[in-house]
Amino acid sequence: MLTNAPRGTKDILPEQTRHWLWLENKIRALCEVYGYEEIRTPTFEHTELFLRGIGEGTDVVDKEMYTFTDRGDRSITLRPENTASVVRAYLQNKLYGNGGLTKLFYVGSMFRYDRPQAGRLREFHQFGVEAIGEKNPAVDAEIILLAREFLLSLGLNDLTLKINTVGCPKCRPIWRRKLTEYFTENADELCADCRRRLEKNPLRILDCKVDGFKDFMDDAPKIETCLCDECREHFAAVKKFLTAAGVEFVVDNRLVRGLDYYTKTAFEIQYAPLGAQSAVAGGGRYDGLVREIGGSDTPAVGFAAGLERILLALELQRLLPVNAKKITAFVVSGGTEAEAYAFKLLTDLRRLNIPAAMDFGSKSMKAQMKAAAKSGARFALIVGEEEVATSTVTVKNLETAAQERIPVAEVSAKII
RNA sequence: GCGGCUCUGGUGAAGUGGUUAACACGUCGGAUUGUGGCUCCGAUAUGCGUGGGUUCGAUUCCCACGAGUCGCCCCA
Repeated sequence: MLTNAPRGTKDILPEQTRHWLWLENKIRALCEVYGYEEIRTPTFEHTELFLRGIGEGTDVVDKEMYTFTDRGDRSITLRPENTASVVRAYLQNKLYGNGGLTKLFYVGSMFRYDRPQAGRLREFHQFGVEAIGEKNPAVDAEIILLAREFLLSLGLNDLTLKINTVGCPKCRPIWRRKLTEYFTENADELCADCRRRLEKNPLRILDCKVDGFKDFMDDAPKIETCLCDECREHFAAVKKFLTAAGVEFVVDNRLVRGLDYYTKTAFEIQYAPLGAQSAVAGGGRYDGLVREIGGSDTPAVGFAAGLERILLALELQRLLPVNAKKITAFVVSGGTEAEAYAFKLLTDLRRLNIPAAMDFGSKSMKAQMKAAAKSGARFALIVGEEEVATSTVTVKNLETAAQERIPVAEVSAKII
């Protein structure tokens, strides 16, 4: 139907736009404090970037991308996430040339073809942060801190911060092999989904809702037992930094990330009342991505937060700012003679940056007064034949109902 | 991609196999003379998500599609 937006998309109406602006302002203010600068990358990229960056075999790449061929016969994809793009931009613009750590953030729409649900749209918005060029675990902690402080500063509570480590290319394969072996032995007890996961991604079996609570799960190989020294020390350090900053967290060794590029630290912040779509922010370290995309070995960490979900959470907790329509003056005119005079008055006020409005419906003065009251204006500026004849304006204070007729020239001073 | 539920005006909703589809809010108009917020009066769905089917007749029954929603999956 012509009058319906595509499935999974939403109009953001004026009432909500205020909320979005408020949220985005919070984001920008916080990033400034933490020293992250805003980057805006294209909404679409070469498909290859996501295939390499996110990894074939992941759900996002295999079944959720909006991919099409453009008129120049290029395969293009609407970005399903922004980390690959940011890394691409980092390399293309040689931001590493500035030396040290590059700290960037972004806010924008992402696209994933998925079945819509509350908190899950096909075009949705993410705020994300990327710190590229430093392997120090303190940066992992900084990123986690930033994500957490962001949510807390909005007033949200009942948040759960989960962290884990998923190892690196040296030790993860060992863990993965052990998991495959272990679950193959217990294959009879696995649900249908997990039997499928056994080959594709055995890590996912760990957080299966069906099998997650079965007895044999407790004895599944733990990542800690497989970690190489470097990864073990790194994870210990991240925990140390978080503790030093007074952050409460739970280590969830079943937490895994859906995108291939994650290494070492993985974390997620959940807001349980949201139900099925409770992950409000998530991220981790991705030391292999820059190289994967064609740069030199460069460590990096980041996270992304889902803005619709955050807005949903804020609404649940009634933390959204109340909309207050503010207008200073409402011009009311009586008779066609006065309309041009009123229009000039309206224009003059606006040129002085005084928010002013007028009802162009050529209605009765009574109707115009009603409109003035509804607009929330502090003053009604009434002009009729008498005012036109004497170059005056009747200024009525809509709160006190007091009114007086004064020369046009004095109006702006009177209502400021 | 899978399963469940839902779909009546601008909004919240009541309702029935067959005359005018409640009620409330909102909106618009009016209650004499150029003035609002309160009150009172009046108007406001030829239409019940879309398309088929069953029936003498469907908004009410059936089917398909669409959209929303909950859960799964996935993820932010």
